[in-house]
Amino acid sequence: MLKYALLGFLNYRPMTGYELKQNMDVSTSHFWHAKLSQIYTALKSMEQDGWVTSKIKPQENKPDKRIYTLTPEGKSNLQSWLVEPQPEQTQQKHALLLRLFFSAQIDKEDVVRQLHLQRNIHEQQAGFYKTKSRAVIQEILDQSPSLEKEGVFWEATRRFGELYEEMYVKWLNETIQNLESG
Amino acid sequence: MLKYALLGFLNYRPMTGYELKQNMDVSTSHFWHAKLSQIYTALKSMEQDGWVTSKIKPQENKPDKRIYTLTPEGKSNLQSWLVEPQPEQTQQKHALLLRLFFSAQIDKEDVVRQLHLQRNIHEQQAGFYKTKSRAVIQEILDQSPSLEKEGVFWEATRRFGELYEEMYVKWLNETIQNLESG
DNA sequence: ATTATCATGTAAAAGGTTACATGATTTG
DNA sequence: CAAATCATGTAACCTTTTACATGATAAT
Repeated sequence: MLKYALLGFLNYRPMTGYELKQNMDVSTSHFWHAKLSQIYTALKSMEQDGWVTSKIKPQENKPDKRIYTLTPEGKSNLQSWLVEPQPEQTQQKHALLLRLFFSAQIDKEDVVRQLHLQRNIHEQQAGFYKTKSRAVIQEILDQSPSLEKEGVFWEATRRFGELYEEMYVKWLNETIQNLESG
Repeated sequence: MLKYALLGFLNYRPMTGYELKQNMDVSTSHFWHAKLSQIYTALKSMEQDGWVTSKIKPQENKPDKRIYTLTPEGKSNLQSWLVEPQPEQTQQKHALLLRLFFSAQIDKEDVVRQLHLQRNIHEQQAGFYKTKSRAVIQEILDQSPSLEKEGVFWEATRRFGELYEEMYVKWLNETIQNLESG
């Protein structure tokens, strides 16, 4: 799936692996992320598959840049991936729920303390989506009105993050209360 | 992390890999799952690490069973994992959000159609948590009152699933409307 | 002075999926 | 009569993380 993410970004403009990483970090990281090492190897394999081509741009006092460009084949692969209905099962792994599931075996106080910590984290995260994340999208749209169409979808993914974190905090409050009253 | 999940189950009673898989499927699968092949290899490596021991119980007309038992070391490993505050970052990957992020490039109708399909799936899933999943936990607790303590935590993980799916449906409705009105 | 940024990559290991192999019994 | 269940495991493969390696420049 990472390969399709990279295609998606390269469809806007040619980029280096390093730039792709930066783009992911500020836009898709809360639902899709990757390390640089993985991106570099993915790009290499995509080039072998004929999805992208690369050109080297020499630089001084820095390593040369390798700039990747979508091929027509890459573009059509991206299109099919976007259009075809997918099984859409990225089966979730949730470490906190796993630990909680077995937490009857430890002190209630330890559990409650950890849930309080989690609440701080997710309250902050909810705040991030509501303010900072929102503002970043707005800024880009103000600067590039041609991306208006994109904005609707970016906003939808941001909104998912907001609702998710709000739900998470609500659940933590419920769970803390159930434990404290029980 | 899978290894800790297996320790968690084995802490209740010795089990085979096959039984561990069955237990996961009916209890943790919505937040932690694994294939049989992965479970078998994990158990093997856990035995080498001294976290479990295994004994073979011969059977007729079926392959012999290999029953795994927690060692004191395994038990103490489980305890530390449960008690120690963890970084708790199972970084999420969410295929639908990834595709949506790049969906300005395809027909709006295609996107909306896919979101409608997703709504059906997640409405059903929400229903599952509210009725079936709930009933299963209740049944177990009715049969084994000694698991009352456990029940609180099982219920908490079930409730997360319920809230998550409700939030998901809400978000899908919002998103569909935004696309249709735009 | 140290840390962050820019920029590339390789190698080893861990985590996870898919496919292969076997074979009796039970259920639909 | 076909499919599911019980029950084990191995091998190949793919995905992802961690660690290694390099080196200049800019910021704190």
